Amino acid sequence: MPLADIDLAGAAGDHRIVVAMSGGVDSSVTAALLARAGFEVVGITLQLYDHGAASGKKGACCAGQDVRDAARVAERLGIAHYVLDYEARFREQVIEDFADSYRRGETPVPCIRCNERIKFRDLLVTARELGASALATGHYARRVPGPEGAELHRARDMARDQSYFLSRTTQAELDFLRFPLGPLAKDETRALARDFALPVADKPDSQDICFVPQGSYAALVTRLRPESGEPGDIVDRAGQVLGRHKGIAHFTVGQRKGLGLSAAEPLYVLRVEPATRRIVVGPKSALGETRIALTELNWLGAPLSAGESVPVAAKLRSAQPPVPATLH
RNA sequence: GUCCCCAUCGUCUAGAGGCCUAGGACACCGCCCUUUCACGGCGGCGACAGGGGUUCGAAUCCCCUUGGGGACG
Repeated sequence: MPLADIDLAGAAGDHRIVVAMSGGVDSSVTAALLARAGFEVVGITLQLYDHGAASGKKGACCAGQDVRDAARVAERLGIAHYVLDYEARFREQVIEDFADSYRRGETPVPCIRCNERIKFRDLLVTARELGASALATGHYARRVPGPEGAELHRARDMARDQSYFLSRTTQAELDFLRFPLGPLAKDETRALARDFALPVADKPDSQDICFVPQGSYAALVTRLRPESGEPGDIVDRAGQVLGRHKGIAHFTVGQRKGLGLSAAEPLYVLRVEPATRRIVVGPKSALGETRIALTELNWLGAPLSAGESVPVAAKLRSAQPPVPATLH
């Protein structure tokens, strides 16, 4: 790995870099690459939820076995490793927000919140306090030095791009962050993990919501916000009742499965109405949207002038390909 | 309470004697995909109301018993 990609002046040995180690393959390889490049690497693993219930979950991150895996990798690499208990703030900043969002009839993205409010806030501060020059993570995204400061780019491997989950990252945070995996494809990361003889080389990728043990996120939401688990009507666009549902927490716009409704063609969720607890459904043709109002805009590009319209690529879902759009 | 009509997978249905070991759609289940939730792809489960006949042969014809619609009562 060329030193230039890390964008730090001077010799590698002059810099301490904190790596957020989840115990998975990606962050482990991240630490290994930086260590091999000569940086003083300090691995930090965040204990985010554990409780034992989730500790046995396959492919989860940030609890139980994963913490131990991170420690083993650090040992293998001969780097310092610390485990920080972030359970309380993770619960307050991510899990509670997650539940509130569903209560409002929205669909939260906890991974974005976790990056925004935990990794790139608290952990980043900790990294600075440790005298680090940068905080590195195993995200598949690229940080490219630019005239206005660091720029956030999609990963080289478009199918693997995770920039979506970094959409709340601020300029100041980005300046301090590094994503060594940005130029790599997943299989290349796997190969590197084997080359480094990392004990997690063949560990399954993490997926699903990390803090939900059995994949039944709705059960968690319902426990935290009982009103989101109240039954309600499933109606068509004309308001005709087609069926019943067991809580708005189970639905998101565009969802097809789980309605239990039999019709001439598949029905999709068009809207979730928390006030009336109604789920409005319709055919796929009724799902198209051409205008979407944005909130919490985090603009990292060149400064916008008032009234300016700019062409952008938009993604509403992390795994869906970007589509051309215009930002007004 | 005379007479007529109807009765297939969870749902809506295809089927008018052998092409039906009963087809499709939607639902449901599983797998794959995926650091959100979803979408999507692939696959699977699943029915001739019951009982008698007639035919070489019946989901398809006949009879009866059950369960749903019709201005002589």
